[in-house]
Amino acid sequence: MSTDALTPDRILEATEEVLRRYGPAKATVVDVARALGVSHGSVYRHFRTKAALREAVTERWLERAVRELAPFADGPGPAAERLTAWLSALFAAKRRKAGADPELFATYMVLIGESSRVVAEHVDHLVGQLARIVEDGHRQGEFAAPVTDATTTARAVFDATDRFHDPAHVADWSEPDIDAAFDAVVALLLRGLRA
Amino acid sequence: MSTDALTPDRILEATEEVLRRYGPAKATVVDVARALGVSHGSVYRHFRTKAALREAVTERWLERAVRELAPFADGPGPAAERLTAWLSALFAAKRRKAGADPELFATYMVLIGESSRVVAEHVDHLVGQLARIVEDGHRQGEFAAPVTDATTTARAVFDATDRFHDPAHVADWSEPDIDAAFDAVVALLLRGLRA
DNA sequence: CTGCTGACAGATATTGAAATCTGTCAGCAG
DNA sequence: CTGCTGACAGATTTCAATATCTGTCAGCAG
Repeated sequence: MSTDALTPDRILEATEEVLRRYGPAKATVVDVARALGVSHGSVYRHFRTKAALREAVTERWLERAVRELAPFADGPGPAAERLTAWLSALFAAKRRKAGADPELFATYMVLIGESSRVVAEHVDHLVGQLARIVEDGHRQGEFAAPVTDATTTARAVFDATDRFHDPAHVADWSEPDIDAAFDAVVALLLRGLRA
Repeated sequence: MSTDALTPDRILEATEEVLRRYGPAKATVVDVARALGVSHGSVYRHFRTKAALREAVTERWLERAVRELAPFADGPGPAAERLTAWLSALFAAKRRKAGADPELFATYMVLIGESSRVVAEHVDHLVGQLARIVEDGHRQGEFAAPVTDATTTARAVFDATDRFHDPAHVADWSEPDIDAAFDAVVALLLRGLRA
């Protein structure tokens, strides 16, 4: 295994594994190097700081999440249905990840708190996907004439559903009424878009 | 000062002062007793545990916040304007408190995290105020015929504006675009209500 | 009798010395 | 020449001894 060249990708893989095993507080660069069978100096050859390494891991993770959602944004069908499906998929994915492995989810919550730049870009990507749906809705006459540009509207939809995708609200996602609350918010937003 | 009878109110006052001075991590029951010039055993005569004492402080603080908003819920005028005014007042009050004394705000964020029951009741009160506005809107024909009961709709409005009143998002409130984001969400919600 | 005190046991927090980690770099191996 | 190593300085974390706090209660003062 350690006969292969030491690439950024191999380091990121090892870093994810170390984070999964030890958590964000205990995971060290030395651990990552040990997992790869190299000295920690070699890791610093590919990532200037520990923060940069963790940021890269976060970026990869968020990119995967964005890719999972793309089909819902670009698929066929009426914009309202795609919007509902996209928001539901986002909510479901977050809940699934939080529920399946709470410790790993908590780990990524810590990483997310560390790299605001990467998170802001991630949010921009998601809002971009939403904006494509909103634009289609306008074009097909399904949504009322735009009162602002699609990105602003998309951002409003994203903000309004914050409670259902922001990891800060993870504790709320296991409450019994949460699905009803989600449906009520989405219904209200759709009425606003169609108005 | 210490010749007066030791009442729950005096203890709460002293506890707020101690919390303000030392913060939530360092404030002890012994500190509160010292501020009152009594032994800490006397404090336990009025509050069974330290948690109960802190919860009572939180409750008082949240009650004050609810009272500040009541005029906007019960005032005259069109429901849409009252709704906007109420939401703006809530957002403005939160931002003002967070900005004026970040440490005290952080203190109350910690307390809020400790007493979920009290917070749930607080949210119910706020949603109740919103529901009164929504009901008026329906009655006056300003809002479309109700699709669910007013409380559900009010809760959806509250949830959708979460980013602008939940202390978890305090860091966002100083971003330059936050007012535009708030206006966009409120506008979208109002269109949904009128639809 | 009523309300407060202060000592106490167990739980929690603080502290500072020792261990570990981060980030650098001179030098070695292939 | 290229990529890796391992020793190093300063920063951060750990750990266990020490101190403080929480919650109780027998007893005292008015």
